[in-house]
Amino acid sequence: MLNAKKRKTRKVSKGDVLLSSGDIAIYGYQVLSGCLRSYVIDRNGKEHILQFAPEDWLITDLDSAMNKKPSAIFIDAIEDSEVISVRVAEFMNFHSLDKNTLVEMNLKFRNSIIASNKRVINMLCATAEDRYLEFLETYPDLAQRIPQKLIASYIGITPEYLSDLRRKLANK
Amino acid sequence: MLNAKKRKTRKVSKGDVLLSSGDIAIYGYQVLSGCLRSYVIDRNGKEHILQFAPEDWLITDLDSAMNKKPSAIFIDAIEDSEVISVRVAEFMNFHSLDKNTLVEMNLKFRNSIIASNKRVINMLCATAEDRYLEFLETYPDLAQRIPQKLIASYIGITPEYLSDLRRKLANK
DNA sequence: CCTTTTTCTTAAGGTATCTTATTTTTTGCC
DNA sequence: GGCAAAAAATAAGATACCTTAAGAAAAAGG
Repeated sequence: MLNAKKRKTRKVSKGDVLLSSGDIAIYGYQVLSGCLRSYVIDRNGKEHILQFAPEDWLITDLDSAMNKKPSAIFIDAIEDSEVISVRVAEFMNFHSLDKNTLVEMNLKFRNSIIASNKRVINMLCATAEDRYLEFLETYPDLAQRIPQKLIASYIGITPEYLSDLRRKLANK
Repeated sequence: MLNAKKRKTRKVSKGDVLLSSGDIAIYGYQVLSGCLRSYVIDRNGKEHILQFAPEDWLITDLDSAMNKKPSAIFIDAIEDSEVISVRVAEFMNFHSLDKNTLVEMNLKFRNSIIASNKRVINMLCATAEDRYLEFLETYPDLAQRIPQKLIASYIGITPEYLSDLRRKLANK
């Protein structure tokens, strides 16, 4: 997806913040190793994880980057990671791009829409237990690597309740 | 967004079903007048509205259309409507498209992603009351036109609970 | 290896939201 | 304009999930 001129690789340590709420997003990040996440903090101070980005995933705040408005989200590293930084605005200057790149971007966008729509369906239809089981299927790898409280945040429940659910599942 | 060869206008009556769960989506619909909706039915038989498509909106199941797999959603008309049908697969044959069309598609996709992400954030962070108030702001028009039970389905609560919320809000 | 910090578990009580059922109001239709 | 059908309101009891708090286990760091 990336052409050479706009690439820059960068090592980040666990805990490093790559985008803060209030900033305007300039870069997107493609993850080579490790794992990033994006999250929002609600008015009660609670974090809600929007996306995990392990190897090969791309993460950014499109809305902020494209519309030059302060981001509502944070992006940070939950493991030591290596990423490629992409200047989103330049990259989105469609008229400077060749057709192949546009086709590729369309594919990426399309897949993002499909993924995001699935998440909406999942949140509307599934119970917390369903969402946990689905998380395990979707990211069998991540479940071993990251703390449970991050999983809880992603599926939209408290860590305490996830702990309850896990016990109930184990007793089946 | 549409070029002449792939256009077909069509009148649909309130209640007409344009896509059923289990079918493979062939068409997308651009709404000229009236209003369509997409929804899923969960395992308990309850409907959850994913999207309203009043005038100028586009609605389809990208996942089904692109990956040729049975759709999980329904699309029907909640008002008498006039729509343009678009053959999604042909339209998505990127290599037959000119650059301008690709650029336009990228924009549309981008906006869809932004909208879908906002919905996820909204569902993770906001209470039912917040979501109702936000619906009123986002679709001041629709709130007058459609039954409350459809609004309840969209914001992810029961009609009874929406009724409660409205009373509480009125008593403030 | 030991200490500190973080994460996980457990439990009790609370709240938001659901379910079911009944009644009232609104809408659609001949 | 009146009847049937759909939608909305109301209410009581149930449940999923949250809050708080405390202790146990695991991880991190020097």
